[in-house]
Amino acid sequence: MTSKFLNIDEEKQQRILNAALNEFAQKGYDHASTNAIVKLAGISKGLLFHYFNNKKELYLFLHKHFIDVLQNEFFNEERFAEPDVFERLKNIMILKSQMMKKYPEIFNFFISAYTETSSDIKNELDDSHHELMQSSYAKIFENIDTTMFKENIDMKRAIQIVFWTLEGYSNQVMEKVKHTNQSDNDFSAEFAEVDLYIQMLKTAFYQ
Amino acid sequence: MTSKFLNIDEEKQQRILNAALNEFAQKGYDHASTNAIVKLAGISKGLLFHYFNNKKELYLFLHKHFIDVLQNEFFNEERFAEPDVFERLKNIMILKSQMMKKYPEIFNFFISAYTETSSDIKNELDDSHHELMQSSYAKIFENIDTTMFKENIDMKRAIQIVFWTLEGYSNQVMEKVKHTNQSDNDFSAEFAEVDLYIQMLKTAFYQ
DNA sequence: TACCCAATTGACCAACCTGGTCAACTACAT
DNA sequence: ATGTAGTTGACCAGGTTGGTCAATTGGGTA
Repeated sequence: MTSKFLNIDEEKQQRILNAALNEFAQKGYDHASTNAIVKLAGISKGLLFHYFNNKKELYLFLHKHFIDVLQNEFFNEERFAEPDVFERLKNIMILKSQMMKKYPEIFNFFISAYTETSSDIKNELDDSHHELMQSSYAKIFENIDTTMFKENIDMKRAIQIVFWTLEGYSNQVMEKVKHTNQSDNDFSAEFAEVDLYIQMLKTAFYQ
Repeated sequence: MTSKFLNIDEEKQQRILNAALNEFAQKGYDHASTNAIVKLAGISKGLLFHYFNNKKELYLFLHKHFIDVLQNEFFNEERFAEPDVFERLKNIMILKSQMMKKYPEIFNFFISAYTETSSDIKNELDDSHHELMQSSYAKIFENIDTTMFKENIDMKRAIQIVFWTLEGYSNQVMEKVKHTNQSDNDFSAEFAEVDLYIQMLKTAFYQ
């Protein structure tokens, strides 16, 4: 029962959510400390456990909440409407990179939720995470222009490998950016290479 | 001073090293437990601290040791001799995947050493890890056949992006394999796609 | 056999941290 | 002045941590 939490004023909610997000993202579920969370949020221990019955309830609430945040911001992007599938893939990767830059803690949170093996929590995370992946994958194939492909090309397979290589590449870029320059936000330099790559693929796959 | 440790019989050394490797790989430095290590290794607490003065000394010894293991097995591969740079890149990625499959704990260990931020250990890890990366990167460009490239192509840049995309792709593959089928070892199916990719790149970049 | 010394044990330690509780206090509306 | 909802933080028992050290074992030597 989190109804008590939902009735307090927005600013305090945000403060608590962000504090918990940061702690869980950094340490994972098991090693995150509720003491650290209340300290960061600037509230007392008792109050946190007044809003949430226990640590697990807090975590699950967070998980659901930030899935929603991502869904709303990510999927309402016009970039998913681009008819050319390769261009669309490129756009999605750029979008993802921008989101990772904007909300690094959220991504860390989900990664740790996915990586963390030692806790009973994992089973309780409903399929929402998996669902998020599935629906993003489905969106890639939604209303694409298939007339351009050479007839002898296995389209799905081609798109899939391009998706994977691009995802891999963007991960490399993010990793690089994370450890070096933290100020820039557009990645235009990094993704210039991708443009070349995309053009190349088109000439290879399109008739 | 680890001289005591180096004088005991090989089998016991291995047992201790592997126990420590597993624990550190799984939990990272901070949360790894020396109790768990001695239990896993089948020795007493006192003995471990007879060989190593403290936890940190054990960890640093491990780090050095497994860097050596990787160096010896990885770099003595004839795959680095392949003259065609794209084929070489493919070979290296396959090699890396095979190594990750063969020694998952070692890779987890290094990843956790690189990721773990909260400890004073990180600073003490000499540049050996970074060095390993550098030398593997240098080996890619060693004695490659440059005559094939079109004149107007920025060769280094081209190789670099291919390297990154391939690395990204192989990471995706490993991630997939890790979470599904744990028995197979050759990845031939997964890397068939890469062959197509490599051929495509050659026609694009070579004259 | 008696002795020595190195290898090995594991009970023990103080320090610390954990999630969670609850009696008490505050602020504010009636 | 009274009631009530919001909020505090000292406190708890349980657990884990890295590290110590007196005691035991076992094999070699004389």
